[in-house]
Amino acid sequence: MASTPSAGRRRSLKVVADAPAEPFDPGRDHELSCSIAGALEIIGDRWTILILRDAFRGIRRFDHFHRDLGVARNLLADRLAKLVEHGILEKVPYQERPTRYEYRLTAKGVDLSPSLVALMRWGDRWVAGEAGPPVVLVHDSCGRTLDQEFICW
Amino acid sequence: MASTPSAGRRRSLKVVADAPAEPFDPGRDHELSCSIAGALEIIGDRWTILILRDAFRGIRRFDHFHRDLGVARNLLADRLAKLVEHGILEKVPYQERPTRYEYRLTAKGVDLSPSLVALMRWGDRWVAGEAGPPVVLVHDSCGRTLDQEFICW
DNA sequence: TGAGTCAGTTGCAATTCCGTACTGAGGTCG
DNA sequence: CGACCTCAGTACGGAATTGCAACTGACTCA
Repeated sequence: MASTPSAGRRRSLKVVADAPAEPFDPGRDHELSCSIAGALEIIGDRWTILILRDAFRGIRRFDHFHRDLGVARNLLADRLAKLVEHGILEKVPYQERPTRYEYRLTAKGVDLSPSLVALMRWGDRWVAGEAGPPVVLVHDSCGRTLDQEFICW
Repeated sequence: MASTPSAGRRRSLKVVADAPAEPFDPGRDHELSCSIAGALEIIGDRWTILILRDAFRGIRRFDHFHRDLGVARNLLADRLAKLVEHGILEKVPYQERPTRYEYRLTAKGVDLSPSLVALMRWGDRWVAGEAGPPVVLVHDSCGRTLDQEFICW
């Protein structure tokens, strides 16, 4: 599986799935990765992650989400409300009469960026068409490309 | 949002959502993050990611997935078939008469680990109950805890 | 022979999703 | 003033997905 241990801190993560046999013990460590289940309970449906992707791209208004995603309006309203309820987005008024709100990422929402980026990078590597990755992360302060890795201090 | 720019290579990622105004131009860069949409098309349903989580935990057999997740058997069969079809899992015979197969992660599947880890870490930080993160990554070769960050070479 | 294991498949009810249409508050043009 | 437009949702019925329970089938073990 590749590895090519490039410079510095990069290391391969041992994957449990490569371990031998192992008898199944239901409930053994059922809690093991339940943070994943917890996260999926909030963002694990067909549209929510796409909505967040758009939020990271700077989209903030109901109609913009709607036009960009083509999602049904009732679903969009529902998903946005759930994201607000979970503190991932917040409603901020941007005009009066009629009061209109836009949806902005909170700290909790912004903190989802590594997940989105990881997903995007996987998509780039394995499902993207030709012509290379559609997006390259650029380091804000030095202009070079950013990478995402496991690191060991 | 915290940040505490700890040692070395860690940097904050500029989040587009903090940029000013920006008129909406539908289709502007509709391709922008479509690797995410592509990835979600494959793994973006309620069960698939949980199945993969279990796969990373070492689960390989149909009944083990079924018992651990409580997912309906028909859905499990369907999701496993789709994962095999997309080359994320592969069926490997582990006995003859009757020939039984187990589902193992391929390279493409293993490469999803950063996404799973990012999701788990977000869940740890924001939705985990008390008592801290249920899982800590440990570096296989040195025993210290692993981290996942954006790095700039 | 009879019970148990493992990997599914089938059928049906319940849930959720989606598209279209509608509401409602307020602007803008002539 | 009145017709039309924008924006942010609601309401509703049909379509797709899900969940549950039961069934098949190939084999093993006692």
